[in-house]
Amino acid sequence: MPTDADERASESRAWGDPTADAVLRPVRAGNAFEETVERLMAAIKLGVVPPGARFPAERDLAARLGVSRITLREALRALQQAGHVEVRRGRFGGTFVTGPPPAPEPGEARRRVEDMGPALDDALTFREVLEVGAVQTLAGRGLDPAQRALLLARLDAVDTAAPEDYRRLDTAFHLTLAELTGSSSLTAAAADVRMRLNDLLNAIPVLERNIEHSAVQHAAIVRAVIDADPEAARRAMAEHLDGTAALLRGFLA
Amino acid sequence: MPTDADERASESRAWGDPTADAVLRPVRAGNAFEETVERLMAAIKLGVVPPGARFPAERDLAARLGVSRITLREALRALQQAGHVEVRRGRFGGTFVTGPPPAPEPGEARRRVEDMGPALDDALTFREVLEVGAVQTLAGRGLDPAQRALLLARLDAVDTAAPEDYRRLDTAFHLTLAELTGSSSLTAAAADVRMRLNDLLNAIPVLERNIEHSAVQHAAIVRAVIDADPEAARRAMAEHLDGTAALLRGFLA
DNA sequence: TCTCATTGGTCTAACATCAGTCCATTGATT
DNA sequence: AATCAATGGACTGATGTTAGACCAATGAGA
Repeated sequence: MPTDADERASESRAWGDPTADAVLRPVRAGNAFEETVERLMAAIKLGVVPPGARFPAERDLAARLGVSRITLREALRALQQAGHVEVRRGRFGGTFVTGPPPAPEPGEARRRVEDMGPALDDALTFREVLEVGAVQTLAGRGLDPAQRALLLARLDAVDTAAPEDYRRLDTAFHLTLAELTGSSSLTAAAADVRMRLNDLLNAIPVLERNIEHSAVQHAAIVRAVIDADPEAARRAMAEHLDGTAALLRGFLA
Repeated sequence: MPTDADERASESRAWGDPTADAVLRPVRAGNAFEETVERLMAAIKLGVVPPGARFPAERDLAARLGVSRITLREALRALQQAGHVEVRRGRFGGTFVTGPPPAPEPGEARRRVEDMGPALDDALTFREVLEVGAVQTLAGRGLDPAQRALLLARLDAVDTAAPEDYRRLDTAFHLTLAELTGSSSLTAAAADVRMRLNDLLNAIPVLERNIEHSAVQHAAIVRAVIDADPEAARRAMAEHLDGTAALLRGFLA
Protein backbone atom coordinates (compact mmCIF):
# COMPACT_ATOMS: atom_id res chain seq x y z
CA MET A 1 0.00 0.00 0.00
CA PRO A 2 2.31 2.82 1.06
CA THR A 3 4.58 2.71 -1.96
CA ASP A 4 5.63 6.26 -1.31
CA ALA A 5 6.89 5.32 2.11
CA ASP A 6 8.61 2.27 0.71
CA GLU A 7 10.47 4.32 -1.83
CA ARG A 8 11.64 6.72 0.81
CA ALA A 9 12.61 3.90 3.07
CA SER A 10 14.79 2.26 0.48
CA GLU A 11 16.20 5.60 -0.46
CA SER A 12 17.00 6.06 3.17
CA ARG A 13 18.88 2.80 3.29
CA ALA A 14 20.85 4.08 0.30
CA TRP A 15 21.77 7.09 2.45
CA GLY A 16 24.76 5.12 3.41
CA ASP A 17 25.39 3.80 6.86
CA PRO A 18 28.10 6.23 7.89
CA THR A 19 25.66 9.13 8.19
CA ALA A 20 23.20 7.05 10.15
CA ASP A 21 26.05 5.89 12.35
CA ALA A 22 27.05 9.48 12.97
CA VAL A 23 23.60 10.51 14.09
CA LEU A 24 22.69 7.30 15.89
CA ARG A 25 26.06 7.04 17.58
CA PRO A 26 26.27 6.39 21.35
CA VAL A 27 24.72 9.14 23.39
CA ARG A 28 27.37 8.85 26.08
CA ALA A 29 30.88 7.44 26.02
CA GLY A 30 30.65 5.81 29.45
CA ASN A 31 29.26 6.42 32.88
CA ALA A 32 29.65 9.76 34.62
CA PHE A 33 32.48 8.51 36.76
CA GLU A 34 34.59 7.29 33.86
CA GLU A 35 34.03 10.39 31.80
CA THR A 36 34.90 12.57 34.75
CA VAL A 37 38.16 10.73 35.35
CA GLU A 38 38.90 11.14 31.66
CA ARG A 39 38.38 14.88 31.80
CA LEU A 40 40.45 15.39 34.88
CA MET A 41 43.27 13.38 33.38
CA ALA A 42 42.96 15.47 30.25
CA ALA A 43 43.27 18.64 32.30
CA ILE A 44 46.44 17.29 33.84
CA LYS A 45 47.96 15.91 30.67
CA LEU A 46 47.13 18.98 28.61
CA GLY A 47 48.63 21.12 31.32
CA VAL A 48 45.45 23.06 31.97
CA VAL A 49 46.29 22.46 35.61
CA PRO A 50 50.07 22.22 35.72
CA PRO A 51 52.05 20.30 38.34
CA GLY A 52 51.82 22.00 41.70
CA ALA A 53 48.68 23.92 40.84
CA ARG A 54 45.30 22.98 42.18
CA PHE A 55 41.98 22.20 40.66
CA PRO A 56 38.99 24.41 41.44
CA ALA A 57 37.18 23.54 44.67
CA GLU A 58 35.09 20.41 44.48
CA ARG A 59 31.82 22.31 44.47
CA ASP A 60 32.95 24.57 41.63
CA LEU A 61 34.48 21.76 39.67
CA ALA A 62 31.42 19.57 39.99
CA ALA A 63 29.26 22.41 38.70
CA ARG A 64 31.60 23.03 35.77
CA LEU A 65 31.63 19.39 34.79
CA GLY A 66 27.88 19.13 35.20
CA VAL A 67 28.28 16.23 37.57
CA SER A 68 27.34 15.66 41.19
CA ARG A 69 29.93 16.33 43.82
CA ILE A 70 29.86 12.70 44.86
CA THR A 71 30.69 11.49 41.39
CA LEU A 72 33.42 14.08 41.10
CA ARG A 73 34.90 12.98 44.42
CA GLU A 74 34.98 9.38 43.32
CA ALA A 75 36.89 10.47 40.24
CA LEU A 76 39.28 12.55 42.30
CA ARG A 77 39.84 9.66 44.67
CA ALA A 78 40.74 7.47 41.70
CA LEU A 79 43.30 10.04 40.55
CA GLN A 80 44.60 10.29 44.08
CA GLN A 81 45.09 6.55 44.37
CA ALA A 82 46.85 6.58 41.02
CA GLY A 83 49.16 9.25 42.43
CA HIS A 84 48.23 11.98 39.98
CA VAL A 85 46.85 14.37 42.57
CA GLU A 86 47.27 15.13 46.23
CA VAL A 87 44.38 16.27 48.40
CA ARG A 88 44.72 18.72 51.28
CA ARG A 89 41.93 19.75 53.60
CA GLY A 90 41.04 23.09 55.13
CA ARG A 91 41.03 26.58 53.77
CA PHE A 92 43.73 27.05 51.14
CA GLY A 93 43.57 23.30 50.75
CA GLY A 94 42.31 21.60 47.64
CA THR A 95 43.26 19.04 45.05
CA PHE A 96 46.81 19.59 43.82
CA VAL A 97 48.46 18.08 40.79
CA THR A 98 51.57 16.15 41.74
CA GLY A 99 54.75 16.14 39.73
CA PRO A 100 54.73 14.84 36.17
CA PRO A 101 54.51 11.07 35.75
CA PRO A 102 57.69 9.21 34.81
CA ALA A 103 58.56 9.32 31.15
CA PRO A 104 57.22 6.33 29.20
CA GLU A 105 59.58 3.69 27.90
CA PRO A 106 60.96 3.93 24.39
CA GLY A 107 58.90 1.05 23.00
CA GLU A 108 55.73 2.45 24.50
CA ALA A 109 54.95 4.75 21.58
CA ARG A 110 54.79 1.93 19.07
CA ARG A 111 52.46 -0.11 21.22
CA ARG A 112 50.11 2.80 21.80
CA VAL A 113 49.95 3.71 18.14
CA GLU A 114 49.13 0.13 17.27
CA ASP A 115 46.48 0.07 19.96
CA MET A 116 44.69 3.05 18.47
CA GLY A 117 44.33 1.38 15.11
CA PRO A 118 41.92 3.13 12.76
CA ALA A 119 41.21 5.77 15.42
CA LEU A 120 44.63 7.21 14.68
CA ASP A 121 43.74 8.21 11.14
CA ASP A 122 40.44 9.55 12.39
CA ALA A 123 42.15 11.74 14.96
CA LEU A 124 44.87 12.95 12.59
CA THR A 125 42.39 13.87 9.88
CA PHE A 126 40.10 15.61 12.30
CA ARG A 127 42.97 17.51 13.85
CA GLU A 128 44.20 18.73 10.50
CA VAL A 129 40.74 19.94 9.56
CA LEU A 130 40.25 21.74 12.85
CA GLU A 131 43.62 23.37 13.21
CA VAL A 132 44.09 24.30 9.58
CA GLY A 133 40.54 25.62 9.58
CA ALA A 134 41.23 27.65 12.68
CA VAL A 135 44.26 29.45 11.30
CA GLN A 136 42.55 30.02 7.96
CA THR A 137 39.62 31.58 9.76
CA LEU A 138 41.88 33.74 11.91
CA ALA A 139 43.96 34.88 8.96
CA GLY A 140 40.78 35.63 7.07
CA ARG A 141 39.39 38.00 9.65
CA GLY A 142 42.53 39.43 11.23
CA LEU A 143 43.47 39.86 14.89
CA ASP A 144 42.92 42.80 17.17
CA PRO A 145 45.94 44.02 19.19
CA ALA A 146 45.04 42.07 22.33
CA GLN A 147 44.68 38.84 20.38
CA ARG A 148 47.95 39.45 18.62
CA ALA A 149 49.69 40.04 21.94
CA LEU A 150 48.27 36.84 23.39
CA LEU A 151 49.33 34.79 20.42
CA LEU A 152 52.85 36.23 20.43
CA ALA A 153 53.12 35.54 24.14
CA ARG A 154 52.20 31.91 23.63
CA LEU A 155 54.67 31.61 20.80
CA ASP A 156 57.41 33.08 22.94
CA ALA A 157 56.51 30.75 25.80
CA VAL A 158 56.99 27.70 23.59
CA ASP A 159 60.25 28.99 22.17
CA THR A 160 61.78 29.62 25.56
CA ALA A 161 60.29 26.57 27.28
CA ALA A 162 62.29 24.18 29.39
CA PRO A 163 62.20 20.65 27.94
CA GLU A 164 59.82 19.36 30.60
CA ASP A 165 57.36 22.16 29.85
CA TYR A 166 57.58 21.92 26.10
CA ARG A 167 54.59 19.69 25.38
CA ARG A 168 52.36 21.64 27.68
CA LEU A 169 53.22 24.99 26.16
CA ASP A 170 53.02 23.57 22.66
CA THR A 171 49.52 22.42 23.48
CA ALA A 172 48.69 25.85 24.87
CA PHE A 173 49.91 27.46 21.65
CA HIS A 174 47.81 25.22 19.44
CA LEU A 175 44.69 25.52 21.54
CA THR A 176 45.05 29.27 21.69
CA LEU A 177 44.70 29.37 17.94
CA ALA A 178 41.39 27.57 18.24
CA GLU A 179 40.28 29.82 21.08
CA LEU A 180 40.95 32.98 19.13
CA THR A 181 38.31 32.02 16.59
CA GLY A 182 35.79 32.62 19.37
CA SER A 183 34.02 29.35 18.60
CA SER A 184 33.71 27.32 21.77
CA SER A 185 32.68 24.26 19.77
CA LEU A 186 35.86 24.50 17.79
CA THR A 187 37.94 24.94 20.91
CA ALA A 188 36.30 21.98 22.59
CA ALA A 189 36.80 19.77 19.56
CA ALA A 190 40.43 20.82 19.25
CA ALA A 191 41.06 20.09 22.92
CA ASP A 192 39.39 16.73 22.47
CA VAL A 193 41.56 15.55 19.57
CA ARG A 194 44.65 16.93 21.15
CA MET A 195 43.84 14.83 24.19
CA ARG A 196 43.43 11.75 22.06
CA LEU A 197 46.83 12.24 20.48
CA ASN A 198 48.57 13.46 23.60
CA ASP A 199 49.47 10.06 24.99
CA LEU A 200 51.15 9.23 21.72
CA LEU A 201 53.04 12.48 21.53
CA ASN A 202 54.21 12.14 25.10
CA ALA A 203 55.62 8.73 24.29
CA ILE A 204 57.87 10.25 21.68
CA PRO A 205 61.12 11.77 22.91
CA VAL A 206 61.47 15.51 22.44
CA LEU A 207 64.48 16.04 20.25
CA GLU A 208 66.28 19.33 20.04
CA ARG A 209 66.18 19.17 16.26
CA ASN A 210 62.43 18.67 16.20
CA ILE A 211 61.91 21.56 18.58
CA GLU A 212 63.88 23.91 16.38
CA HIS A 213 62.00 22.74 13.35
CA SER A 214 58.69 23.27 15.10
CA ALA A 215 59.75 26.71 16.27
CA VAL A 216 60.31 27.80 12.67
CA GLN A 217 56.93 26.43 11.67
CA HIS A 218 55.16 28.01 14.62
CA ALA A 219 56.66 31.34 13.71
CA ALA A 220 55.53 30.94 10.12
CA ILE A 221 52.00 30.19 11.27
CA VAL A 222 51.84 33.22 13.53
CA ARG A 223 53.28 35.45 10.87
CA ALA A 224 50.73 34.30 8.31
CA VAL A 225 47.87 34.84 10.75
CA ILE A 226 49.06 38.30 11.68
CA ASP A 227 49.66 39.17 8.05
CA ALA A 228 46.10 38.04 7.35
CA ASP A 229 47.26 35.61 4.69
CA PRO A 230 44.92 32.58 4.82
CA GLU A 231 46.68 30.62 2.13
CA ALA A 232 50.07 30.96 3.82
CA ALA A 233 48.51 30.10 7.16
CA ARG A 234 46.94 26.99 5.67
CA ARG A 235 50.20 25.86 4.16
CA ALA A 236 52.24 26.52 7.27
CA MET A 237 49.87 24.71 9.60
CA ALA A 238 49.38 21.78 7.23
CA GLU A 239 53.13 21.35 6.92
CA HIS A 240 53.55 21.52 10.67
CA LEU A 241 50.87 18.93 11.37
CA ASP A 242 51.96 16.63 8.59
CA GLY A 243 55.31 16.38 10.28
CA THR A 244 54.04 14.79 13.45
CA ALA A 245 51.39 12.88 11.54
CA ALA A 246 54.06 11.21 9.45
CA LEU A 247 56.05 10.51 12.57
CA LEU A 248 53.15 8.77 14.27
CA ARG A 249 52.06 6.87 11.20
CA GLY A 250 55.62 5.72 10.90
CA PHE A 251 55.11 3.49 13.91
CA LEU A 252 52.53 1.53 11.94
CA ALA A 253 54.70 0.75 8.95
CA MET B 1 57.52 27.87 50.37
CA PRO B 2 56.73 26.09 47.11
CA THR B 3 57.58 29.05 44.93
CA ASP B 4 58.00 26.78 41.95
CA ALA B 5 54.48 25.53 42.28
CA ASP B 6 53.23 29.06 42.75
CA GLU B 7 54.88 30.23 39.60
CA ARG B 8 53.36 27.43 37.65
CA ALA B 9 49.99 28.06 39.19
CA SER B 10 49.97 31.70 38.23
CA GLU B 11 51.22 30.79 34.81
CA SER B 12 48.33 28.43 34.57
CA ARG B 13 45.87 31.14 35.43
CA ALA B 14 47.38 33.13 32.59
CA TRP B 15 46.59 30.20 30.33
CA GLY B 16 43.35 31.95 29.74
CA ASP B 17 39.99 30.73 30.83
CA PRO B 18 38.70 29.63 27.42
CA THR B 19 41.02 26.64 27.29
CA ALA B 20 40.19 25.63 30.82
CA ASP B 21 36.52 26.02 29.99
CA ALA B 22 36.96 23.78 26.97
CA VAL B 23 38.52 20.98 28.97
CA LEU B 24 36.46 21.41 32.11
CA ARG B 25 33.22 21.81 30.19
CA PRO B 26 30.14 19.78 31.19
CA VAL B 27 30.66 16.06 30.84
CA ARG B 28 27.12 15.52 29.64
CA ALA B 29 24.60 17.83 28.03
CA GLY B 30 21.62 16.47 29.94
CA ASN B 31 20.19 13.24 31.23
CA ALA B 32 20.07 10.16 29.06
CA PHE B 33 16.40 10.62 28.28
CA GLU B 34 16.81 14.19 27.01
CA GLU B 35 19.84 13.39 24.95
CA THR B 36 18.11 10.41 23.43
CA VAL B 37 15.09 12.49 22.43
CA GLU B 38 17.48 15.00 20.94
CA ARG B 39 19.19 12.37 18.85
CA LEU B 40 16.01 10.81 17.59
CA MET B 41 14.67 14.21 16.62
CA ALA B 42 17.94 14.89 14.87
CA ALA B 43 17.58 11.67 12.91
CA ILE B 44 14.12 12.77 11.82
CA LYS B 45 14.98 16.38 11.05
CA LEU B 46 18.17 15.49 9.19
CA GLY B 47 16.23 12.93 7.20
CA VAL B 48 18.34 10.00 8.31
CA VAL B 49 15.00 8.28 8.82
CA PRO B 50 12.68 9.90 6.28
CA PRO B 51 8.88 10.17 6.63
CA GLY B 52 7.28 6.74 6.31
CA ALA B 53 10.46 4.86 7.13
CA ARG B 54 11.05 3.16 10.41
CA PHE B 55 13.71 3.31 13.04
CA PRO B 56 15.73 0.21 13.85
CA ALA B 57 14.12 -2.14 16.34
CA GLU B 58 14.20 -0.93 19.93
CA ARG B 59 16.82 -3.44 20.98
CA ASP B 60 19.12 -2.46 18.09
CA LEU B 61 18.54 1.22 18.52
CA ALA B 62 19.16 1.12 22.25
CA ALA B 63 22.45 -0.65 21.63
CA ARG B 64 23.48 1.88 18.99
CA LEU B 65 22.68 4.82 21.21
CA GLY B 66 24.40 3.19 24.15
CA VAL B 67 21.32 3.58 26.26
CA SER B 68 19.05 1.11 28.03
CA ARG B 69 15.97 -0.02 26.24
CA ILE B 70 13.81 1.53 28.93
CA THR B 71 15.32 4.95 28.43
CA LEU B 72 14.98 4.61 24.70
CA ARG B 73 11.34 3.65 25.02
CA GLU B 74 10.64 6.68 27.16
CA ALA B 75 12.18 8.86 24.50
CA LEU B 76 10.19 7.13 21.76
CA ARG B 77 7.01 7.58 23.75
CA ALA B 78 7.75 11.30 24.00
CA LEU B 79 8.15 11.51 20.23
CA GLN B 80 4.97 9.51 19.81
CA GLN B 81 2.98 11.85 22.02
CA ALA B 82 4.41 14.79 20.10
CA GLY B 83 3.16 13.14 16.92
CA HIS B 84 6.55 12.68 15.28
CA VAL B 85 6.44 8.90 15.18
CA GLU B 86 3.86 6.16 15.07
CA VAL B 87 4.42 2.83 16.80
CA ARG B 88 3.12 -0.48 15.47
CA ARG B 89 3.43 -3.82 17.24
CA GLY B 90 4.10 -7.29 15.94
CA ARG B 91 6.49 -8.58 13.35
CA PHE B 92 7.04 -6.01 10.59
CA GLY B 93 5.97 -3.46 13.16
CA GLY B 94 8.26 -0.83 14.56
CA THR B 95 8.57 2.89 15.08
CA PHE B 96 7.66 4.81 11.94
CA VAL B 97 8.28 8.45 11.19
CA THR B 98 5.05 10.28 10.43
CA GLY B 99 4.72 12.94 7.75
CA PRO B 100 6.79 16.11 7.96
CA PRO B 101 5.71 18.65 10.58
CA PRO B 102 3.78 21.73 9.40
CA ALA B 103 5.93 24.48 7.95
CA PRO B 104 6.93 27.10 10.53
CA GLU B 105 5.47 30.59 10.34
CA PRO B 106 7.30 33.35 8.48
CA GLY B 107 8.34 35.26 11.62
CA GLU B 108 9.63 32.12 13.25
CA ALA B 109 13.08 32.28 11.70
CA ARG B 110 13.85 35.67 13.18
CA ARG B 111 12.80 34.60 16.66
CA ARG B 112 14.89 31.44 16.54
CA VAL B 113 17.97 33.23 15.32
CA GLU B 114 17.62 35.75 18.13
CA ASP B 115 17.17 32.92 20.61
CA MET B 116 20.43 31.32 19.61
CA GLY B 117 22.40 34.47 20.32
CA PRO B 118 26.16 33.92 20.45
CA ALA B 119 25.68 30.23 19.72
CA LEU B 120 24.87 31.19 16.15
CA ASP B 121 28.31 32.56 15.45
CA ASP B 122 29.82 29.56 17.16
CA ALA B 123 27.88 27.17 14.96
CA LEU B 124 28.53 29.08 11.75
CA THR B 125 32.25 29.32 12.41
CA PHE B 126 32.51 25.69 13.36
CA ARG B 127 30.53 24.61 10.32
CA GLU B 128 32.75 26.58 7.99
CA VAL B 129 35.88 25.06 9.48
CA LEU B 130 34.50 21.54 9.26
CA GLU B 131 32.99 21.63 5.81
CA VAL B 132 35.71 23.66 4.16
CA GLY B 133 38.25 21.41 5.82
CA ALA B 134 36.44 18.33 4.58
CA VAL B 135 36.47 19.36 0.92
CA GLN B 136 40.05 20.53 1.14
CA THR B 137 41.04 17.17 2.53
CA LEU B 138 39.09 15.30 -0.10
CA ALA B 139 40.49 17.39 -2.92
CA GLY B 140 43.95 16.91 -1.52
CA ARG B 141 43.85 13.15 -1.60
CA GLY B 142 41.48 12.47 -4.50
CA LEU B 143 38.50 10.14 -4.77
CA ASP B 144 38.33 6.54 -5.87
CA PRO B 145 35.67 5.63 -8.47
CA ALA B 146 33.14 4.40 -5.92
CA GLN B 147 33.45 7.57 -3.88
CA ARG B 148 33.10 9.69 -6.96
CA ALA B 149 29.96 7.82 -7.98
CA LEU B 150 28.42 8.28 -4.55
CA LEU B 151 29.14 11.97 -4.51
CA LEU B 152 27.73 12.48 -7.99
CA ALA B 153 24.63 10.54 -7.02
CA ARG B 154 24.06 12.78 -4.02
CA LEU B 155 24.58 15.84 -6.16
CA ASP B 156 22.08 14.61 -8.70
CA ALA B 157 19.58 13.81 -5.95
CA VAL B 158 19.68 17.38 -4.66
CA ASP B 159 19.37 18.83 -8.14
CA THR B 160 16.30 16.80 -9.01
CA ALA B 161 14.69 16.95 -5.59
CA ALA B 162 11.08 17.85 -5.01
CA PRO B 163 10.79 20.99 -2.87
CA GLU B 164 9.68 19.07 0.21
CA ASP B 165 12.74 16.81 -0.03
CA TYR B 166 15.19 19.58 -0.75
CA ARG B 167 16.53 20.24 2.73
CA ARG B 168 16.93 16.56 3.50
CA LEU B 169 18.87 15.83 0.35
CA ASP B 170 20.93 18.98 0.74
CA THR B 171 21.87 17.75 4.20
CA ALA B 172 22.72 14.35 2.77
CA PHE B 173 25.00 15.98 0.21
CA HIS B 174 26.88 18.00 2.79
CA LEU B 175 27.26 15.16 5.23
CA THR B 176 28.45 12.85 2.48
CA LEU B 177 31.39 15.15 1.95
CA ALA B 178 32.32 14.74 5.60
CA GLU B 179 31.83 10.98 5.42
CA LEU B 180 34.11 10.59 2.46
CA THR B 181 37.03 11.82 4.52
CA GLY B 182 36.70 8.59 6.45
CA SER B 183 36.93 10.42 9.77
CA SER B 184 34.03 9.46 11.97
CA SER B 185 34.81 12.29 14.36
CA LEU B 186 34.54 14.75 11.53
CA THR B 187 31.30 13.22 10.34
CA ALA B 188 29.82 13.29 13.81
CA ALA B 189 30.81 16.90 14.35
CA ALA B 190 29.41 17.91 10.97
CA ALA B 191 26.14 16.15 11.72
CA ASP B 192 26.01 17.83 15.08
CA VAL B 193 26.51 21.34 13.82
CA ARG B 194 24.15 20.78 10.93
CA MET B 195 21.54 19.73 13.45
CA ARG B 196 22.06 22.90 15.42
CA LEU B 197 21.47 25.03 12.34
CA ASN B 198 18.74 22.89 10.89
CA ASP B 199 15.86 24.46 12.77
CA LEU B 200 16.91 27.83 11.50
CA LEU B 201 17.29 26.69 7.92
CA ASN B 202 13.92 25.00 7.99
CA ALA B 203 12.33 28.24 9.11
CA ILE B 204 13.56 29.96 5.98
CA PRO B 205 11.44 29.51 2.87
CA VAL B 206 13.08 27.60 0.05
CA LEU B 207 13.17 29.97 -2.89
CA GLU B 208 13.61 28.78 -6.43
CA ARG B 209 16.33 31.34 -7.00
CA ASN B 210 18.31 30.16 -3.98
CA ILE B 211 18.05 26.56 -5.09
CA GLU B 212 19.45 27.34 -8.48
CA HIS B 213 22.22 29.33 -6.93
CA SER B 214 23.06 26.50 -4.57
CA ALA B 215 22.99 24.00 -7.41
CA VAL B 216 25.70 25.94 -9.23
CA GLN B 217 27.80 26.11 -6.08
CA HIS B 218 27.30 22.42 -5.30
CA ALA B 219 28.45 21.54 -8.78
CA ALA B 220 31.52 23.73 -8.39
CA ILE B 221 32.39 22.03 -5.13
CA VAL B 222 32.07 18.57 -6.59
CA ARG B 223 34.08 19.53 -9.65
CA ALA B 224 36.89 20.93 -7.52
CA VAL B 225 36.97 17.81 -5.36
CA ILE B 226 37.02 15.49 -8.35
CA ASP B 227 39.64 17.62 -10.06
CA ALA B 228 41.71 17.35 -6.87
CA ASP B 229 41.97 21.12 -6.60
CA PRO B 230 42.00 21.98 -2.88
CA GLU B 231 42.15 25.73 -3.35
CA ALA B 232 39.15 25.75 -5.69
CA ALA B 233 37.29 23.44 -3.34
CA ARG B 234 37.99 25.73 -0.43
CA ARG B 235 36.79 28.76 -2.32
CA ALA B 236 33.65 27.09 -3.62
CA MET B 237 32.59 25.72 -0.26
CA ALA B 238 33.39 28.94 1.58
CA GLU B 239 31.32 30.92 -0.88
CA HIS B 240 28.45 28.48 -0.57
CA LEU B 241 28.43 28.57 3.21
CA ASP B 242 28.89 32.31 3.43
CA GLY B 243 25.67 32.67 1.50
CA THR B 244 23.47 31.03 4.09
CA ALA B 245 25.58 32.46 6.91
CA ALA B 246 24.90 35.97 5.68
CA LEU B 247 21.24 35.10 5.31
CA LEU B 248 20.98 33.91 8.91
CA ARG B 249 23.06 36.72 10.35
CA GLY B 250 20.77 39.09 8.47
CA PHE B 251 18.00 38.27 10.91
CA LEU B 252 20.08 39.75 13.71
CA ALA B 253 20.65 43.15 12.12
C1' DT C 1 46.50 33.81 70.08
C1' DC C 2 41.94 33.41 68.17
C1' DT C 3 38.55 33.92 64.26
C1' DC C 4 36.41 32.34 60.54
C1' DA C 5 36.01 31.80 55.61
C1' DT C 6 37.07 28.16 52.72
C1' DT C 7 37.96 23.74 51.84
C1' DG C 8 37.45 18.55 51.87
C1' DG C 9 34.60 14.55 54.27
C1' DT C 10 30.22 12.24 55.13
C1' DC C 11 25.52 10.96 55.19
C1' DT C 12 20.49 10.36 53.59
C1' DA C 13 16.59 10.00 50.76
C1' DA C 14 15.05 10.32 46.19
C1' DC C 15 15.44 9.54 41.45
C1' DA C 16 17.58 7.76 36.98
C1' DT C 17 19.30 4.13 34.55
C1' DC C 18 20.60 -0.34 33.81
C1' DA C 19 20.66 -5.62 32.35
C1' DG C 20 17.91 -9.30 31.93
C1' DT C 21 13.62 -11.87 31.46
C1' DC C 22 9.28 -12.99 29.92
C1' DC C 23 4.70 -11.72 27.73
C1' DA C 24 1.56 -9.97 23.81
C1' DT C 25 0.90 -8.85 19.16
C1' DT C 26 1.34 -8.98 14.36
C1' DG C 27 1.07 -10.65 9.54
C1' DA C 28 3.89 -12.79 5.77
C1' DT C 29 4.63 -17.35 4.81
C1' DT C 30 3.45 -22.06 4.71
C1' DA D 1 -6.11 -21.77 8.90
C1' DA D 2 -1.83 -22.52 11.47
C1' DT D 3 3.02 -21.30 12.16
C1' DC D 4 6.50 -18.52 13.96
C1' DA D 5 10.05 -15.04 13.77
C1' DA D 6 10.43 -10.40 14.83
C1' DT D 7 8.62 -6.78 17.06
C1' DG D 8 6.78 -3.73 20.98
C1' DG D 9 5.18 -3.97 26.08
C1' DA D 10 5.88 -4.79 30.87
C1' DC D 11 8.17 -6.16 35.07
C1' DT D 12 12.02 -6.99 38.64
C1' DG D 13 16.07 -6.16 41.26
C1' DA D 14 20.50 -4.04 41.20
C1' DT D 15 23.41 -0.17 40.46
C1' DG D 16 24.55 4.68 39.26
C1' DT D 17 23.65 9.46 40.15
C1' DT D 18 21.80 13.36 42.21
C1' DA D 19 20.67 17.43 45.51
C1' DG D 20 21.16 19.06 49.76
C1' DA D 21 22.49 19.39 54.35
C1' DC D 22 25.81 19.07 57.86
C1' DC D 23 30.55 18.00 60.00
C1' DA D 24 35.78 18.47 60.32
C1' DA D 25 40.00 20.54 59.33
C1' DT D 26 43.10 24.16 58.05
C1' DG D 27 45.92 28.28 58.29
C1' DA D 28 46.07 33.38 56.77
C1' DG D 29 44.94 37.38 58.84
C1' DA D 30 42.98 40.17 62.59
